[in-house]
Amino acid sequence: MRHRVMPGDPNLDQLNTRVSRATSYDVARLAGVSQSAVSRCFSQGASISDETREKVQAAARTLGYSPNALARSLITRRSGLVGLIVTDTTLRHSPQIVHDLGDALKQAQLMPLLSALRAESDVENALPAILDYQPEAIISLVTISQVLIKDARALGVPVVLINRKAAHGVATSICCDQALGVKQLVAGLIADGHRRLAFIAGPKGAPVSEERLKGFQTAMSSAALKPAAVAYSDYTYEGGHAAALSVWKSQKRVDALVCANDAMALGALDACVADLGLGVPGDVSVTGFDDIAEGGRPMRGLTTVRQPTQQMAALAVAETLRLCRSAGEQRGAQHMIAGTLMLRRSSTIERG
Amino acid sequence: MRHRVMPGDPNLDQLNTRVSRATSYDVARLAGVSQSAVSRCFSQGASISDETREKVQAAARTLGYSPNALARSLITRRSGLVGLIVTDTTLRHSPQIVHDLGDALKQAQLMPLLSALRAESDVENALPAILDYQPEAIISLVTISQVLIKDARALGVPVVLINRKAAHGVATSICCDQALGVKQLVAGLIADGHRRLAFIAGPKGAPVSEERLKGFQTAMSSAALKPAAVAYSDYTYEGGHAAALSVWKSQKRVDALVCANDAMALGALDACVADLGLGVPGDVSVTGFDDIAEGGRPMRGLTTVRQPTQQMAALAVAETLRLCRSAGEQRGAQHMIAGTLMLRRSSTIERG
DNA sequence: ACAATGCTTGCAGTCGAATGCAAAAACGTG
DNA sequence: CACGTTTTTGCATTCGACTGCAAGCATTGT
Repeated sequence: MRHRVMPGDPNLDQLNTRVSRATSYDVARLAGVSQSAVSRCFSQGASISDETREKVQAAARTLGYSPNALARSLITRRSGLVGLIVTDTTLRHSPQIVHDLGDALKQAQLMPLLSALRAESDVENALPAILDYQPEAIISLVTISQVLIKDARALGVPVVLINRKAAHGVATSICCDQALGVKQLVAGLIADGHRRLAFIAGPKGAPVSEERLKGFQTAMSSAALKPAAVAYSDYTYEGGHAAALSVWKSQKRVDALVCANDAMALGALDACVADLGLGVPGDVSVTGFDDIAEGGRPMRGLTTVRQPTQQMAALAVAETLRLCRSAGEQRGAQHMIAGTLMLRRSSTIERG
Repeated sequence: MRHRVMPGDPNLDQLNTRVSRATSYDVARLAGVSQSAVSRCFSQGASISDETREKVQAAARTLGYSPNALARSLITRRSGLVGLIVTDTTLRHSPQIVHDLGDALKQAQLMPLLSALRAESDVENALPAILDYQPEAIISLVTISQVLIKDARALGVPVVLINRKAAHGVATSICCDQALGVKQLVAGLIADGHRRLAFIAGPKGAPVSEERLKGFQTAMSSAALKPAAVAYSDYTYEGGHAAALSVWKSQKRVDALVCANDAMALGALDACVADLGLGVPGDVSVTGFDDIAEGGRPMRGLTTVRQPTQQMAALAVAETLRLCRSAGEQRGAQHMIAGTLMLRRSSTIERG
């Protein structure tokens, strides 16, 4: 017996035509076939004659029918959903990758279930809520603790991290080679005659900033130089501005400011030019990371590193699909993709 | 009979502990109660004794059980999902509102199902895919044709538009008052002695740009002035730059450039200062709209209008909830929220 | 002690679509 | 035309959780 509000139901005025959606049974009845036939008509490569297919399609069209993805997911055990976890930092500083991921997922016929966190630690609350929806995978631009990753994997949900590393191949990870990018910048600066380089980092413990700092340090030590200073800041323009001033106050001479991201680099650049009266790149070179639009303005000309977001997104989704197909037996690969140096006026680095 | 791969299954090596997730039946068996009891334990305000609740919770914890949201949605007819439709323009120029919406939805216990479009017209393909997942509502920052909105409503899915208007109360709509913001800017400029104002618009037909242009036009005509020029561009920095140059070339004198967004305003500003050697605001005032971070830099000081994104997001979600509760009988309200003038150095407008 | 009342509990049916199986239809061949 | 093959079709069951109903149990009042 089917319980549905039919047209003409007294307790419902005629404002909206239908209250509950048409089901495969409704379509079947109208087309004069069985429910199975309707189901087969909508599932790729099922055995169905052209004649019935057309009858079903016609009926479906008149009823405005489309299969209920929830019911389908329940029986097929494939939801077509992918949890996408980001922070407002991601959204603010690299919206591009979110969009590229959306694109790549769409091509793979997957729907992103978005979780936009205020702080990275919120993932602990957000992840279970996502997992309840039986996603086929999680793509995260946020650090996820090993325990949580294992929880997800125990439920058969693989995790793909972007710009975050996972210990011991627990999860697949796709990173822009942060350290390499900074190393290349530093090498360029040194080749260019700079010797007193300072680094302006993001918040202490921010994974990406730490990677970039590490790149700075190894590049310096492999050139037998000591960092002129390392200042921690907060990824913002204002923070970069303040950090540059404080570096200048404490140290006598600095001939290059290597910054962990573009926003801070721009703040530092303005501090040098406007507050300290220095010439850039004459007195000091400034470099950033990310290649945000603002740094690329002709007025700005910030030397930086661009992350290959589209490539990263495509790879992330490809890996996601691979993991879904192979039912969670994978060990979790680590991918590193080099960024592209964007050499501009804020430094005197020249293409080698 | 339950068909599950049990531990010890020969065709599966012992890499991962469990393949299929624990169900309420599994928990019931372990706790020695019925499946209904497990269900009741997880549904708010159901009749269950403390004793059974604890037994169930213990069993659930050891099995890592959490109710399957898909199965729950199927029977309760409430998916807890909300379709969120944006474009890359949104993501690039106002990521803030996406984040604010995510926040507001989380508070309302709703999950955003994200659709990030390349072009506004892609919504035609994207919407049906979203509707298959039985969302409780659609929140769109993209224009949706009346036909599509009616399709959604016929399926019982209300639509809430943000910064887009819907004809005849077909959908609820929440807009920052674009026209008002520009009118205030123009009024300020005129009060300040400007008489030859030009407008740099976004792409022809872009809804938000058209609203802002309309505000410009009415403000001008109510001051008995004629626009010195109206140039269409593409919302980008480069476009604004080019448009400013072309306005300058064609017209003799312009004393204010009112731009449809901040990116173009910054391009125009740089064109004036760097290419045309004009003083801003001495020779010409420049204004934008949106209040992006770049315009707020002390170096920049762009006069603009800030959209109250958090308030808009909160209202959008509140309206969404109202529509969900009332089972689609609403007519669709129109909300207008005024933005905040950010008066900075690029104009000589002073707080009235 | 018995009936009336209120909680808890389990049973069984339900949401909507997919699918193994066997029956039925269509097809091909001799 | 009969028979074996292949394709189509429908039946019935399944996915996992929710819920109306009635039975079970405990509590209370008289």
